[in-house]
Amino acid sequence: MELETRLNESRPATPGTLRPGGRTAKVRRAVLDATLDALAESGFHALNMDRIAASAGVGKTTVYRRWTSPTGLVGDLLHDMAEQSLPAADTGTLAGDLRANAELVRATLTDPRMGAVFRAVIAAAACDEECARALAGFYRTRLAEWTPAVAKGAARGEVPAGTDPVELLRAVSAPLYYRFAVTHEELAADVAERAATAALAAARDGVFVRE
Amino acid sequence: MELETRLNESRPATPGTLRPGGRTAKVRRAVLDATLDALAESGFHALNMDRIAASAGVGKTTVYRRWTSPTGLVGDLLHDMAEQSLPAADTGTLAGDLRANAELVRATLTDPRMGAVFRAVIAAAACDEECARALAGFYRTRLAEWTPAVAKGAARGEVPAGTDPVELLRAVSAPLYYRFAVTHEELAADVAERAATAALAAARDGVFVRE
DNA sequence: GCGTTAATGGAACTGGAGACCCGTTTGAAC
DNA sequence: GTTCAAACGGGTCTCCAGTTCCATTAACGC
Repeated sequence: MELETRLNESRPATPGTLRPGGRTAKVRRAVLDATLDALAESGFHALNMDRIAASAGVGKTTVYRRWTSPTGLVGDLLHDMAEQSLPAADTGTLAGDLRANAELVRATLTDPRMGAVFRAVIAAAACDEECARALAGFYRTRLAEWTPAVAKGAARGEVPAGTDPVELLRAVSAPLYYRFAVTHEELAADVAERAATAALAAARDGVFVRE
Repeated sequence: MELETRLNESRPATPGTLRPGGRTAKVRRAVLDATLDALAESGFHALNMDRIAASAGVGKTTVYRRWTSPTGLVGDLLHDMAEQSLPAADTGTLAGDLRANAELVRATLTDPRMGAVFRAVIAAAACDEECARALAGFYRTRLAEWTPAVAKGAARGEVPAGTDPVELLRAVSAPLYYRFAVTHEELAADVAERAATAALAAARDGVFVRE
């Protein structure tokens, strides 16, 4: 849905945009599912258009026509993933919410299947500009779901008024993603714990207050 | 040097290990330089063994034989980069040193050439295990150069005794790399500033004290 | 210097990724 | 339910990444 409008804007006649009914939608679903499976199993470098077409039960011509490249597939997958939002926690305290957020991120990246997908997606984003934009969009929507928690915490006086919610949430995620994508370290539970605590400590000091 | 020993351990007769004199070394230098150029110009996904061989003025058979794959090239490049260490700053205060460190990271990632290389390297590490290990090793040596700054700061009482230096340094780098690799945001100077300040605030609170 | 052989490099071969053509299916409008 | 074009899909072709083979070059030990 989101994708169709977006593509309509850029190119007048991209396949899959004018007749999104029945078959076309089913094809997209099958292809994106197959892409997710392939990424989870063997990573981005092994992503192969022919194999995707085969395992999705779709003609390979169709895959090439609608997605052109592996990064195109990943980009569309990200648009799809951004639509399926999961709600933020509400533990009553900002400290608790941030800990829940950090633990959610950790659980996602630690999960064998999801971890592989995110690794692949990060690789794809590093290779392709369009893909990078899609990934950025994905995180924008994800973080947006958690901003109310910070706002409530600020209202309760747990962090200074004027604290930038997104900045604080980024500070929570950053250490986890840094280890995951850059240094490839183990993500133990205490890492998430510390990420949340450190971010909150900095926030209390007013580091994330918008000037 | 480091590489030769490493390879000698695993395989008894890997090309380039038994006669590392003159030509072999020159070939490696030329190939790694060409790889760096290629990554800076067009990124990891466009890394092409044939083109590397051509622009290095080396037979493509040699490149395939000694490095096998694009990730092999990047892996060796990382070993090479880890050897060229640059010394840490010493501003007199931990706050100053951390700010210098954050700014150094920011400058590196922002530089058009180096930024592209790091992006490529992160992508390669996400695709290949051996490459990931090489990247982890690179950062281990880099962070090790800055640990004395933290130790000195702790001795001066700027952070609690027992503060884990590496943990603190990771906290400084994390927000920068997170934006760089995951959300692909602009890295303005104030981001580095805030990364250093936030990490120090958390450290002062004792978040990074080893239990 | 001289011989040995590790390492390089040119050339020819192969397989599979990706492009193209064109007939078939099917969603949308009436 | 009929029509029309959008989207799909099978088959084929092309090109290039990656391999193999063998001749040539030049390190290393004497």
